[in-house]
Amino acid sequence: MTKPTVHDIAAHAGVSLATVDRVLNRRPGVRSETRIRVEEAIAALGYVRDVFAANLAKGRIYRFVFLLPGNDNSFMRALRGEVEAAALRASGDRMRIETVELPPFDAAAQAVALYGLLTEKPDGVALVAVDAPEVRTALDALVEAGLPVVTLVSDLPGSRRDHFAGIDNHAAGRTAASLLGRFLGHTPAKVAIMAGSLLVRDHRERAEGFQSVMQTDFPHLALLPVLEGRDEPQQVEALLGALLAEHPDLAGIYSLGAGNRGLIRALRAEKRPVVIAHELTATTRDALRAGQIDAVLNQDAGHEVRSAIRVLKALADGSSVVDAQERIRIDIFLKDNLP
Amino acid sequence: MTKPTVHDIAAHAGVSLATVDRVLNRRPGVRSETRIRVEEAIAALGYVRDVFAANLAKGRIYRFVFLLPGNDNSFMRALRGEVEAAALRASGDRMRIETVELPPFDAAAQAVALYGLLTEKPDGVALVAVDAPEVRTALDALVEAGLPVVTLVSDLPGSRRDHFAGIDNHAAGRTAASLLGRFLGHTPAKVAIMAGSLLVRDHRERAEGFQSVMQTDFPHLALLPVLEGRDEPQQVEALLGALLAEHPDLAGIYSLGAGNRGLIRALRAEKRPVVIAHELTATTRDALRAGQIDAVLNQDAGHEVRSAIRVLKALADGSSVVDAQERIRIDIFLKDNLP
DNA sequence: CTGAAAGCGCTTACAG
DNA sequence: CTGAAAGCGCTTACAG
Repeated sequence: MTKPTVHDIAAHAGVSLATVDRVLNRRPGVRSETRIRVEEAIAALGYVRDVFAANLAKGRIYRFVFLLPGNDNSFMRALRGEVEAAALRASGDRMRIETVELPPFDAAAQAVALYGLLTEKPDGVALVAVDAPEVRTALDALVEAGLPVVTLVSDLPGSRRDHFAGIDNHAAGRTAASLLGRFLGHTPAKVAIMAGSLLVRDHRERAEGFQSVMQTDFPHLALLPVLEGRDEPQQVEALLGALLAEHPDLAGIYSLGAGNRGLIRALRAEKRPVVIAHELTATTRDALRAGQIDAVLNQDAGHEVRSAIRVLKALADGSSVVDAQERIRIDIFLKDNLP
Repeated sequence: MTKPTVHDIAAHAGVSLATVDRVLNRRPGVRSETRIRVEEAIAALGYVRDVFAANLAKGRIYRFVFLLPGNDNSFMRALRGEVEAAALRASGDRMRIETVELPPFDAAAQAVALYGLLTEKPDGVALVAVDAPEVRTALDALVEAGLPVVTLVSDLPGSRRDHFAGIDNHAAGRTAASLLGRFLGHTPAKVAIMAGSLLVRDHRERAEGFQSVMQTDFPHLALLPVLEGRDEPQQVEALLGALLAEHPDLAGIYSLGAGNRGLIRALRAEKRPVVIAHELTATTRDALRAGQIDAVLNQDAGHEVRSAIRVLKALADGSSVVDAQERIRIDIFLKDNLP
């Protein structure tokens, strides 16, 4: 009735604790006959090991490394803050979490950092992946070496990473299109897309998702060419200012990157277009309240970080995860459901 | 550099482990002089106790009881399923989770069950609260006796429960109004509200939130009197059928309770009103895909259950929770971001 | 009021 | 190839 322990298995199989342990941990040096006897006992008693007690005995402390870009925008700052906060809590759970800050969008730097971890051998690695072949190669080398690797926020499809902790950016773009289309109604009108850079995978995916739903569901809305504001408020403001001068009748804007401070500044009070933006920051939150932005799609940095850690831990000690718990949602915020 | 343990404290304070333990656990029988010496050592070394090692030594198994209504609708079935699933995983974390199924909407039965727990003394209780004075009194008696109590899905304001694991239903109603108002545009039109029962707190709050935003933001939309379908498909279908016969020009429906199968049946293909419903079930998901429902507001039963358990555990061993992690979001699903 | 010793479930040298 | 003993960080009788 009470949970069986290693002692029960040892007794049942007629061996010592050490032998049970060897079988449990698939270590060599056990006659196959003995091994089988122990395995039968494990099965017969329905033994399931107490991972924590094991870690306590091992004196094991999980060491996880987060490779984070040093971008100076609200979202990345928040992400780094969440990793920081998790690191503080982590010590209680026998985990040590280290952060390495890398120059943003720098594939070479990220690849070098990954290769460095190959010798450092932490218990797991999380990274905001830069979408480049050398990163893919370096990442695969880590996985090959048996290191658990999780991509965070930005995925690296085609690589062998174990898990992606982030949102489905195609779905985000489609959702933005659906909302914008519904908000705009049936009159023909013009819609603009402001991206950070289409060289970045998540931005590209959002744009694609948005365009595909616009074409199929809202053919009466005309899409202007995608603008790239580099996630910089200044550039966003300049580009949008020019666009509004050219198309004073612009009816909708999908801002799928950062730099929304510039967007707000470019909008004039009269004849405001419907705006859908990404990431709940101080700027977008205020704009939502003030009615300058109509909806914000958000990924919760805290969820993403905690999920990445849970998954790394599970990978490190071979336990399983609750899939539903690790699915990162696209939050939709209107002024009415702000947290 | 390494984390200090009880041994370090004992050495630093010049006492035995037993004494350190007594101070750590605020047990009596320590001279105040000694106690102070130990406390100083704890502070000086920055000791923080390893909760798991402590539980291992204590042989402690947390016992949590979930009081759940036996309602036969998709959401409550899913909720019970999630508790079940969590119970299976729980044994690995030294927790035992028991479920007690109660007749739905039965305040007396719930109060009796709560008083029963007063003598059973589990380590924590979670309940889908029935909004009635006798439940409040019983719940407060448990809290008074030192039992951690968490309300789940349906809160009991004015009670002394430690935590509520559920969504803000006012905000949900406001959000529904905002979406529906935006989807309907500027032409004057009629809108209906279908509730389960206004005697249930969450339904009442959703209706209130919806009405308030409708009045202030969309005065051109006329609200018809609230219908109460008792969360029964049959009743919902009948009521809605009659309503549509009377108001063939009905433009929008906010279905804030259950029984949406009936709603789908009542809708005719031609001249479909815009519909916003609650809870992502097989029915609402299909209807969303088919374009019969335009948006679904959802509370994630899995999140709610896992959150309730985390909070109960934290309350039971006096540790702290990550507030942001325990805030239950209102998910908004369009056909484009279905999980 | 205080401490020495055994034990929770597991692992790890070390001997044999 | 196998086992006895000590130990991870904490708690709990039991003695004194």
